[in-house]
Amino acid sequence: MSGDERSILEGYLKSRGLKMTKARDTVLAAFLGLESHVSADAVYEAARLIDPGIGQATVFRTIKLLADSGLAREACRDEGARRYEHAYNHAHHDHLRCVQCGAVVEFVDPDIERAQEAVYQRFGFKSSGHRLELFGLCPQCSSSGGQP
Amino acid sequence: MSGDERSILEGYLKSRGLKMTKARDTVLAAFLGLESHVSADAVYEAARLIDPGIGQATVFRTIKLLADSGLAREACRDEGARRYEHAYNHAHHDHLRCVQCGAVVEFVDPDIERAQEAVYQRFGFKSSGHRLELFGLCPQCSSSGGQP
DNA sequence: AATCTTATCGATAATCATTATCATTATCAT
DNA sequence: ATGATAATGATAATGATTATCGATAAGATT
Repeated sequence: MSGDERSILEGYLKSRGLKMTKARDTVLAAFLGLESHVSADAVYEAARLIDPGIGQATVFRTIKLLADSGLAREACRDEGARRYEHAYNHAHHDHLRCVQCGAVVEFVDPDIERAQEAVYQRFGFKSSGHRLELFGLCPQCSSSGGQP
Repeated sequence: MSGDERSILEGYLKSRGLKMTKARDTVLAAFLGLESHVSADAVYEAARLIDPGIGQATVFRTIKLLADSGLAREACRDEGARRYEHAYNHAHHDHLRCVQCGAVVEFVDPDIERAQEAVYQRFGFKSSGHRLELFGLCPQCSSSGGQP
């Protein structure tokens, strides 16, 4: 897991005539050090711990590069800020979110995936990805009456 | 279909001690006169045709009321502005969007719905809704090579 | 119908996440 | 090392939405 991500980013940059820089290395490290579903702002905070002088715009720009290179993916865009999650060595999955406490469960359901493929075929579309979010009450919140 | 929506809105407002106003009537009429997946700005434009003096803030506020009263629902929140669709007499459905031309197909798939219920059970969640968007290339765009 | 309370109005400023601008600096192929 | 060019960080700008506020209108009460 060591420098794989770095190599991927370097390869992506090189293939487009872009440059690997200290700032991009910082943002990558910050992002890799965080867990799933981080906002650009959270990455910015983490990056400033590594390099206090880094600019916010650079973080936004670099996150976009991470997404383009396949290292990050947009997880959701619900409340205000976008959130990103690791995409390398982190297989596709969908999200189940508790509307009360915000807990997020990641899951993959073969039946859903299969049924989605059938929908693509039904309408003659070529699949290029999907976003599924299930909302509900988690066991804890529903046992505590829903209104804590 | 006549004044049902108006009655619903009135009932909702009354139940909360809120008032039915000319402006809210205007926004409701504007929204009902538009087809699916409208932005707040589109509703604002339509409302100004009915009452040129209406304020943008009022449109935003009223759309929120429409959503709370069950007349509108947030369809997606992808590119910048939120989009709303009719929720009254307009059953639940999911969206299949062409990433090339933006065409949107609304569909309902019983298999997907059923499989989602199974996921809720698997994790002990109580269902309260979901959002599913499938992305892909529509038949026209994929036959024209994908890059028009 | 007159009145009184209170929600709502429209205009405008404020907010928040994200992008664009731009002069300076760093990267990297040569 | 050096030169072409991409990247940086600070800051302004954008776009959607929300908050503020004095003036107004809704609707219950008299």
